Amino acid sequence: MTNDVKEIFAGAAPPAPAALAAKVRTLAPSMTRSMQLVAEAVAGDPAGCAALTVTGLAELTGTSEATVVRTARLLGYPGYRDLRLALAGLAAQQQSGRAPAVTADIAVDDPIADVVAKLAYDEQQTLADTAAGLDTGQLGAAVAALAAAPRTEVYGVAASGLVAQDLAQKLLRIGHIAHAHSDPHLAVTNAVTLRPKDVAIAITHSGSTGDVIEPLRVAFERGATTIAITGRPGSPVSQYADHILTTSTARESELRPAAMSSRTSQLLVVDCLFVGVAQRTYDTAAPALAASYEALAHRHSPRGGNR
Amino acid sequence: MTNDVKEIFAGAAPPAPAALAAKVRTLAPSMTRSMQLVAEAVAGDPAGCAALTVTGLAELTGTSEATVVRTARLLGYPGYRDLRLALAGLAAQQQSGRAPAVTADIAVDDPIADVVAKLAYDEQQTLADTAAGLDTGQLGAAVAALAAAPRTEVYGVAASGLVAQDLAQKLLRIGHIAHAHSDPHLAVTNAVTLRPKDVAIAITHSGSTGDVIEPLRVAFERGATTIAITGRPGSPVSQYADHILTTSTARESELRPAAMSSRTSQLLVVDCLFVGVAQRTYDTAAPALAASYEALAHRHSPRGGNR
DNA sequence: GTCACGTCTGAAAGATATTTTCGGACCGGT
DNA sequence: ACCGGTCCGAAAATATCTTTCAGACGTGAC
Repeated sequence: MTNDVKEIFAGAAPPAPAALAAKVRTLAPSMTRSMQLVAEAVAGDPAGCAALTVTGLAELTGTSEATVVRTARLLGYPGYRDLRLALAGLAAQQQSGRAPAVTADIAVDDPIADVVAKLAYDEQQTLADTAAGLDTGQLGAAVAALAAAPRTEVYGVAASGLVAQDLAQKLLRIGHIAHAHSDPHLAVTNAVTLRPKDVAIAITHSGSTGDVIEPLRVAFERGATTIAITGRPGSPVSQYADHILTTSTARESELRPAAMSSRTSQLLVVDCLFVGVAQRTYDTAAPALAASYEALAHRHSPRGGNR
Repeated sequence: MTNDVKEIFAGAAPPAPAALAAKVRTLAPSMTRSMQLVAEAVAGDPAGCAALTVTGLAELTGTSEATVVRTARLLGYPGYRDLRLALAGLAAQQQSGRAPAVTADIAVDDPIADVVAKLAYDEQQTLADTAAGLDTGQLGAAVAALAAAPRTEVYGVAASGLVAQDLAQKLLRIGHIAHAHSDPHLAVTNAVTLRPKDVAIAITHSGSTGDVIEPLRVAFERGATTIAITGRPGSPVSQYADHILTTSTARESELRPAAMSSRTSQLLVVDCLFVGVAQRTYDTAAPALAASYEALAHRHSPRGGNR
């Protein structure tokens, strides 16, 4: 009786995860000719078969629906529907398996989809590197200094200038007095007015951007607490920094300037500083955040959504 | 009309592989109450839901079959059957290897090391979601428009304003005429001067920031090509956008405002635009990049390194 | 407060897909 | 060639998915 075979395998084989190809090989001898056709098709192209209905697969293999269902049963599934589900899972796994192939550089003729994948991958890598390389001791000290500071000034030019503004914006939102400067002259004149307990932060990837080092030096000499966010811990800027936060440096290429990954890295550091300060000053930070949110509500259409 | 929304999303969303959780978050605001129930169930337990029939899922969520199908459609699938297949794939992926989520929220008393880890993880997640959810067709079209544009204007306020500046800075470095505007009045007066073939880009997470929509509308009416970078594809800003680039929306908490992950997401999109344009205009972009690098060299100390 | 309007929702009808049934085709042994 | 058995596929039966439609609900206007 056919039933014997069915029952034996149904008992021995639960829904079956990914070992489908193996099972097909194992069971092939006990299959009839048409069933082998179906099993072969399924093992050969899981993704493609997952997209087919019973009828479709039957036609593809030149058999009938009944045979397809019988094959599914033999492979240990209650019916074709479940085989199909397993197939979809298998396909997804295979797909994600060959993801790490994106480590290559971005080329001039890469299709746009590759560009997206590579950029995303690189930035993820940068984040992981930065998090791993960040000195939590230095970070903690920096946060403590910020939380206690009456006033904070952030210096950065070009891409780092945007990061500086980002930090200042965030700190302002939790009621901290903070400003960003990208004009070197104004930055220096501003630094002169700093006093002990105030905090000055310099953001520079290379660590040797004179326009940013200069105001930090002035702040340092005025007795303010100074923090450097840089990718080169031993670079000139660190001379004048009480605390040094290191950002990571990713590979760069012609189409992917250094500014890109250093920015990602810097932003993570800046976010950590922000959250740290928000934690330490939670009682004032939380209401301030809520208030700033409220205040901006009317700037958006009454119904933010699209319904 | 409900149909409009449906069609927009159906067009913008291909079968979608693993970015389901992200898509649920992105589209949740545009969903009705019962649809949200379904979406939540699906995002919460892909494996479990994959095992259910339409009727089963309808009962589980206390809704009707019709609603389940509607939700599947909104998420970009032709029907429930396909959603179920995708769910099975997702479940398989989660199962194999990749740890699902350290998704714990950041708490007030988290030690600083945890803050770093959680922020880094969240931002990585945001990047992955954004990359998965980005419509390469729209992106390609946007790149083509940019590459051919005599002039590009970027509008964004607050955190998005920094992203706008980032994009403008980058484009300028490869010899593209681009400017960022965060002053709404100046932005509008600027938009008025745009002409066909010029490109205007609006960056707004909510998609309903009036100060950014207004200049885009003006640009749109002047015949310029308009691009919206937003987390809400169906929001008001998309009315005036020729191309819509969707950023992902991450969970947010009190200590982790939405601005943080939306910024990460927006920056990835902006980087993709930049690299895309650089590819298309390689002959002029490459020398321009090299030249800008040269020009800045003297601004750094003679020996940039750290020894 | 009441009414009109548009949206959301689920029940049931309608369409597809899957499973089962059943009779014929094929194969090897006698 | 005949017989017993297995294998196979067409079509019926069932389950599942999709669409339609009318009532329920909330919202804004008067």
